[in-house]
Amino acid sequence: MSLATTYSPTDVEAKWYQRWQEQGFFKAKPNPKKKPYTVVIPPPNVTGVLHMGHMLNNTIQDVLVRRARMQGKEACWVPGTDHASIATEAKVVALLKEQGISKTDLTREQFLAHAFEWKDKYGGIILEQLKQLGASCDWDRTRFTMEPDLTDAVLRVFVDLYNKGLIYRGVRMVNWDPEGRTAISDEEVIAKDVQAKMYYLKYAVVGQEGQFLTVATSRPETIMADVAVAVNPNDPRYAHLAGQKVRIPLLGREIPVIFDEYVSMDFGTGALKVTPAHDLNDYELGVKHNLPVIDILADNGTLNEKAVLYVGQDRFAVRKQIAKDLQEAGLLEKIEEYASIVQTSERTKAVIEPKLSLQWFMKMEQMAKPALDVVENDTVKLHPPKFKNMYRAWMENVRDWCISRQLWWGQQIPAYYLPDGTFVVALTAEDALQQAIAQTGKADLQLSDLRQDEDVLDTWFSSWLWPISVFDGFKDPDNADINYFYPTNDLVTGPDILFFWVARMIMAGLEYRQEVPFKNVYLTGIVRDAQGRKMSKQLGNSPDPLDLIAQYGADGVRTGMLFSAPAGNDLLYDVKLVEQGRNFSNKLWNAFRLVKGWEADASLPFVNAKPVEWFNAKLQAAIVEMDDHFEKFRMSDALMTIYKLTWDDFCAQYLEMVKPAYQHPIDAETLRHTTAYLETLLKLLHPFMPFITEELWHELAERGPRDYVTVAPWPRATAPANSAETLANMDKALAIVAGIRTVRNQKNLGPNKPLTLVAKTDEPQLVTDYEGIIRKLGSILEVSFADAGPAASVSFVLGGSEFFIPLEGHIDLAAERARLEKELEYAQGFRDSVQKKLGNEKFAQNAKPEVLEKERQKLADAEAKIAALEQALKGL
RNA sequence: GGGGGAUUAGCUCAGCUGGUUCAGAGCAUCUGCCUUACAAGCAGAGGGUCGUAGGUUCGAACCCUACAUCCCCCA
Repeated sequence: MSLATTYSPTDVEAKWYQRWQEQGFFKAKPNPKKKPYTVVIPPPNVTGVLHMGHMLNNTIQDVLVRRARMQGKEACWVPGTDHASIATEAKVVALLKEQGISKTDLTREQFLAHAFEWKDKYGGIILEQLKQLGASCDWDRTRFTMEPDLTDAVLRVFVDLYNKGLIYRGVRMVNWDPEGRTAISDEEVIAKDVQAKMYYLKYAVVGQEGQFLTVATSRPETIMADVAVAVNPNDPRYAHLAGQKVRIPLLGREIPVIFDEYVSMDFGTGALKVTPAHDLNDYELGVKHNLPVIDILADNGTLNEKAVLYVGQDRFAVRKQIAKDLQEAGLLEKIEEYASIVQTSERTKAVIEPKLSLQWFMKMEQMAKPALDVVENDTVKLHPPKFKNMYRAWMENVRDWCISRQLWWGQQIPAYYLPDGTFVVALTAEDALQQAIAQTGKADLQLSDLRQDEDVLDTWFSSWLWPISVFDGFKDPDNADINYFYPTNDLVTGPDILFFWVARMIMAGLEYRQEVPFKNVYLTGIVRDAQGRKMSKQLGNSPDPLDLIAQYGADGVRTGMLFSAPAGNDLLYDVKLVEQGRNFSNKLWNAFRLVKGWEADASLPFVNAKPVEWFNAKLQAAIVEMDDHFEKFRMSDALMTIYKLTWDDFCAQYLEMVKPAYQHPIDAETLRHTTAYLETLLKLLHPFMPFITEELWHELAERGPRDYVTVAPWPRATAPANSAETLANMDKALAIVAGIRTVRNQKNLGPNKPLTLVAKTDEPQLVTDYEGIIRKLGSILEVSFADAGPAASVSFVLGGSEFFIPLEGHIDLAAERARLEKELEYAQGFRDSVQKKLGNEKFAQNAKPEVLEKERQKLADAEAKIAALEQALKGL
């Protein structure tokens, strides 16, 4: 045989991916004769590179899509990338900085030119990497969230929602990212636990020399923005301060003491400094008590001139310095350690500052309601369903979405300001002008009089339209693609963007198509390392996916990831998993080598009816099981089913049963069945291991020009007659084989030392029927029947039957007796417990008849076994 | 602080409405094998009082209560 004993994936994989593309197997177009099956990719960042999370996520999508394709559906997997406004802009800014260019030196147009140049050069690498994984996307449909058509969709939606009154502009407290110098939405903020300090500051009471009011704060650098100190009206400690003023330490400005039940008496000193510009709660308190707002922070997190002190210094530097200065001034009572949380930016990791600013918002309440309903009533199913609770909690407490970002990389907000300070919202500048003229009555307004809003929209404001916009459903709401492919079927993504993205897509789908965007949402876990740590650059614990593919093959990596990836559970990645995947490829390869090497001889009789019938029963049961697992999105279990069928049932059992002696031909019918089985296995394995199955598909037989396993029909289960009996009988036969092998192991006989078997059984027909298999797999020369075992022999009991292997010189009577006695004791104990159960009147009254019947059967079986064991002991 | 989930073999997990020979899988472990498809392999074996304590029931890994530990989301 010339085929190598180990499978080498590298050449094979590149070859088949190219052929598939040449054949156009991944291209989808509306086809009324077929059912559509649609998946839209969660678009990765355009500048991203493939990491382990993508590998898992896209493997799952590919498995679903490939299976659907084989099931004869018009499978459409739409790929694409996301412009990721804040992340990409940050990268471009950093890159320009390296070249000595500052963003502030550039115009918007110049900056965008740089950004696009960079995007064209490095963008989309990730899509090429997905091809190496085997992803069967329709690449002709590749979209980008900032391309003209998708931008058009974004602008249309903005204008529409504005006209419906769902988008508004207003001053609100927003999350300000001083690093990205932009507002971000609540969902982009991540709370982190930190060990912080609590500073106790002394505010002098005006007009009462030597009297101080002590205020505890974790942010002493904001005292310059204080406008009041608040205490609880029920707090006797401070009742005397009614109508008094206190002086801000260092600064000396006088501020009132106010009373509000909001203040907690047991936190800190019970006195709270009120800083409306830099804390949401303080802001609300300020509004209630009609207090001014003093904003002392600049956009980059330094103090501005309103602070008076420390102007131009960073807030954290000021915190350290002011503590020192307060100490020296005698105005710092003490500092305490204190466990706190800080809000950080999901993208830049910078500490967020609450900041009052003028931003655009989208009202969420009205849209959230129907989007919650469809999940509650399972129109959209979440897998696993535990995420339903999380989803509900979020949707019931949803807040308005801040959609404006102070960035350049993104869709510029289509709002146009007029000289009089009012604005209009329109799809184009020309439309805006018309509106402006109509609104003001000034016919002489020019385009140059209008100034477009400088801000761009949140990236998610384009992603939330993705399932519709990739099919041009906004520009052309009745086109053939959208009508056919929408709603999509399954969405595969991480739970971290359930609200960012999934919930909002549902809202957009219901708003613009009156239909949910997908029926199932499969939420993957996070890929962690073997110790359960997140993959991170600092730890260096994240393998390079492309290295893995090169080393283990894409098939090996794909199956490796899926071996341990139940939905919603984190996957603890271990190289052993990928090795297991690679080993499985190799197992399959060798099974193929064996079958391929057989010569058929048509003159030989068909001797393998039993194995052929048995494996068919196994195969059909496995197909049913796999379909069920797929139905429930249990991908790991579906893989495990076909893994065990292939490895254990096909290779370890079936092939060993039918394998002819070395260099002997095989009968033609057995070969025909075996080849057909192998083909079916290749089909069932294909979604998981597309490359090796395609390779073997073509190696196994001459194929027509379009005959690929990629488009082969998915096997349909047909229940064979007498399937249960076939399986049960073979189980008995294999138990006899296992008994023989156990004896070989115990007695240290090699696997090939010829032995004979004597059966004392009430099922002689079964033993006769399966004698060939028992002889072959057990290396048994001869099987005979007797009422008693030969003197010098080892025996084992199965059910009510006893089997003897004559072994002169290997018998240790005492040990045999001990072993049998132990078995007998166990069987008796079991029989007693069943008897007791059956003897219980209440059990007999309450148990269902089938349960009772089963218990009686158990008792009968146990008694037969006990009898056989007692006989065996007597025979010793 | 509010809400949710989890706790089953060394590890990762199944175990559907309580009852299939006193709880299963994969991996790992141990023993023996280079047996002519495959040592990336073959054959066999061991390993769990189902987090703890109560309760309901003829019967509990599964239902109820409390406690403990861990994780996630929100504040």
